[in-house]
Amino acid sequence: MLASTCVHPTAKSRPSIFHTLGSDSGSYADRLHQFWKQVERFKPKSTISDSTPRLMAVVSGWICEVRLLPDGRRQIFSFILPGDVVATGGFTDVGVRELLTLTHVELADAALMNAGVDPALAQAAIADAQREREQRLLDQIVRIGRLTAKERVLNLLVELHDRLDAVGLVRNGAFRLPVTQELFADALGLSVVHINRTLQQMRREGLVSFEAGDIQLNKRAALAQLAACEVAAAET
Amino acid sequence: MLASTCVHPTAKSRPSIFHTLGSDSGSYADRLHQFWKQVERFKPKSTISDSTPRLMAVVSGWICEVRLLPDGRRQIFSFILPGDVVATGGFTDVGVRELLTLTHVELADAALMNAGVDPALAQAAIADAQREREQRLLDQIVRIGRLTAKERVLNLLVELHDRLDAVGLVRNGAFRLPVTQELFADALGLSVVHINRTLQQMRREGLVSFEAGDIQLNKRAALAQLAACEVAAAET
DNA sequence: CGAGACTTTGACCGTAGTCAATTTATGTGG
DNA sequence: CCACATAAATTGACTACGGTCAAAGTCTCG
Repeated sequence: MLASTCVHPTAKSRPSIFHTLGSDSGSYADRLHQFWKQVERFKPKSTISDSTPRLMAVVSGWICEVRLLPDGRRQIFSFILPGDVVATGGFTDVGVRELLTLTHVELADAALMNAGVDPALAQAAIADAQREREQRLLDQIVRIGRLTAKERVLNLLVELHDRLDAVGLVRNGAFRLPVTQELFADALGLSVVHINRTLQQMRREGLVSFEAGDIQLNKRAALAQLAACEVAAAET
Repeated sequence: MLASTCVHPTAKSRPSIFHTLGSDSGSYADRLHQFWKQVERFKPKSTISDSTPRLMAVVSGWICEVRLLPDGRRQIFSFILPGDVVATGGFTDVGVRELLTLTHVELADAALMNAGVDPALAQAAIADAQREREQRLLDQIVRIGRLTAKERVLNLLVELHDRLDAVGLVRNGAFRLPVTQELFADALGLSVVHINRTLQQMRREGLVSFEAGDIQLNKRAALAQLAACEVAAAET
């Protein structure tokens, strides 16, 4: 029911990325070319392990941060979407946190993207990203710590919707969700079976609809459910 | 069963703090005096709300980061112990994250503490603290996302033990735990009742013992249980 | 000593997990 | 383009971990 195919964003879907490209030096075409030449690409279901810790910006595709327990249990910390900045390397090899691609992924060195930008600004952007990331981790803790199964699913879907919306990846309230129900289960601390039943129920209640691998959040009635949480703004 | 009284650390209990005081300028007594004059004190069960965001070092006492849901549910993100650095203000007022003192608490401006220290070093120390904090948030996610009740309790107790041990607050494997079972429940995403039953069971099994408000982890047999997690090093 | 906070216990309930089988994509090679 | 192999989604039957409710017992402290 949830799509498992890969995101293949069109040019239109990367506005936030290019906004961060400075516009003051060299021809735009030159810089664009330079940029695309240095983009790193990953296949779906591959692990991103960078020996040298770097800050990378996600140009396209989905990644998730995951930890595998010795007995096979798995916990997903967060989903990383186009426009996000992610720190590769460092952690990765300790078996503490892995970066797992869910689709084809394109990464660009964040430093490169900030070339020509006021260093102070770049610094501020990084700091901002860090703060948002922390905020998301806290949300995740509340989600799995204090919300019911249904609330968890809705809450996460709303978060993903809003984040994708911010980078223009939502069309008519629908977005591509390259996440299997098993992944969802591991993100929300639930079992696949229960995720499935919860989704079915939500579909029957008209809260969400599925279509050709896309998911759509209907009404912000969903948000009522989520009043339990702190989701404040956002519209559909 | 868990202690509810306040920690009142002796001078001996603050080694890590003073290590960060530079030792190259002014008389030590002067600096010490200066330092203590600017320490901010908080009562137990008070909220630390700083209008101006600052990095503060915990000199003594316990704090927890908490979020309150509209319907009364509560989630504790982390416990902040002596020697830790915490960012006050900023978040605090949004209702997104509160800093709640569990005991009498003494805070010192981290900037002040780093006076006379190589700025680069200070910077590195902050970065380190950030990384550790993030690591702890990830551990917390795994805990409430994928561990059983018993595992959660043991895992958190081991984390607290090891962190307190690192700053010299563990004596003979025992440490003061100024956390009510209700707080514990809210940290681990469980109910008070179940926390109580789990603790009792662990006591009966000889994994932990309680004495005069202190808790003691017996054997690292506990760790066997925790193999499920990533707790690697540490000894008793 | 009394009030309030915290802990403990029992009885019962329900959300979510487990196991296992079936159905439905998705994808690959011939 | 079809047959088969594999991954993913679905469903049912049953279980159990942990929650809820309510009452009683302890501890602290003014």
